[in-house]
Amino acid sequence: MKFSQLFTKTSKTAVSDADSINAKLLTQAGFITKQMAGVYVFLPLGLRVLNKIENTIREEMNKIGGNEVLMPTLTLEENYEITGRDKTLTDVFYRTSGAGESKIVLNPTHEEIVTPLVQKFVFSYQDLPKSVYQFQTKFRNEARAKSGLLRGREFRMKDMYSFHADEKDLDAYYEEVTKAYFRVYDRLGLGNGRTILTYASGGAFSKYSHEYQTLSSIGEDTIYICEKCQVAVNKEIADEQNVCPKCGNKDLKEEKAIEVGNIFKLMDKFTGPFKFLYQNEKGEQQVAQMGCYGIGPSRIMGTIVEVYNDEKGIIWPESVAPYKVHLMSLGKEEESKKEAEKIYQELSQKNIEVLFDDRGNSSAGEKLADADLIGLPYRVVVSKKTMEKGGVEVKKRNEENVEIIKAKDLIKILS
RNA sequence: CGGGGUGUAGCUCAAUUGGCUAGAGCGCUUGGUUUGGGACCAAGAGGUUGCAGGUUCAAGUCCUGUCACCCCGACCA
Repeated sequence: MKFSQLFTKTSKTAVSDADSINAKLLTQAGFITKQMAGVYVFLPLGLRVLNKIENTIREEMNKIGGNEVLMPTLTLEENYEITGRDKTLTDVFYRTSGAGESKIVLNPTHEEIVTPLVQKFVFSYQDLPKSVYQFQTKFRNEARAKSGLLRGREFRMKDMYSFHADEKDLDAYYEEVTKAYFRVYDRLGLGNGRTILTYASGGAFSKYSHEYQTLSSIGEDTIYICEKCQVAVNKEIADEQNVCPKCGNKDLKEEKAIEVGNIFKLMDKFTGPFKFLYQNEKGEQQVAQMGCYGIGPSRIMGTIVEVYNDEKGIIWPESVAPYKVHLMSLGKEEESKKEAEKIYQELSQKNIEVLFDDRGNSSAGEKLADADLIGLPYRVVVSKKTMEKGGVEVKKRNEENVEIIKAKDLIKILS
């Protein structure tokens, strides 16, 4: 991608209503722009990041047998009357209406849609287990949207739902998902102890649910970490005597964290009301058991920026960076411009993702500052200076040192 | 949803006790000079001061209402 083709711009000043590092930097660098409180446009750079996050999650869900679907945004409120959640979710609903008297809601979650959906195809124990997921835009009328992408009113969510013959089978799959989620966070740069499996409220049907909490001072949640087990307990369920649910350790460390995932054993909470029955080996009707597993890709994007930034801008992990390489030429010399253009063509042909700052009228300082702000993993500079030294300059965004290498060795280094 | 704060150019902000044609920086346009850390000179374009009503000779400034945004709290399936 050439910089000159991007319709967005970076900004020297941050917008005044940015309330967090992620809102400030993502807006200033041209990844997102706010449309209203808690509602953002994903601009070209931001959409690439979001897509990379979603594709990473998609790959891991597919590995554990997930069926990807796309459920609707609009649903008749009567679906929620079946489970009684038309009452409990009433504050978060955005309501609208269709032709005639129909009452329609924009789905804040999809248990009431996926349960009757899977029920249409599953009749026997031989059809179980099954796992279904989607990426969807969720709508929740939050009383107070805040912290940029961390708490929006319209946001992206991967929600997966699994259906099982019995609790034992659900437990086994739940374990598999637990591991898959850790693989997701590792790949997105939120692993290595940055994200902690946290015991949280399980509702009426199981003792605990599990949250994935990424340590960050901006986080809304308070968790108590057992450093021996590398698990935590959420303050919302911790009594005065915080103990590790795994080993009984009472010496727990208090931290703030962002909830980046939540998995639940729902048991028959939804399959019951929808009468999702299957026939077992003996020909008896049984209620299917259900689990649900959520990750918010847009919130993850905000979280990554909260974790990876410095005073100059964002520092994207390679796996989610919109492009791998930020290429530019400095100075007015035609040779460096031509060389940069040539490198751009070569890298593009090798499918190395490169953002080429080809702006002719921008100063060196402006280009370098923009590269730091946007935060791609590699910066490649071509100038008279580098060409005299026989090559191009390569610098990693997360390192200070620069090195001059021969242009022909670039592909090797960047592949 | 309760309490508080703020709305002035695309962005960041000025504008004395109400007083003249609402200004500056950034960005944008044109011309020229520049080019390794957000260059410089010159000339320009850009405003229903959130919106509606009121007080006044006179309102960006005061009053009422309303909308939006931000903060604290509550809420967070």
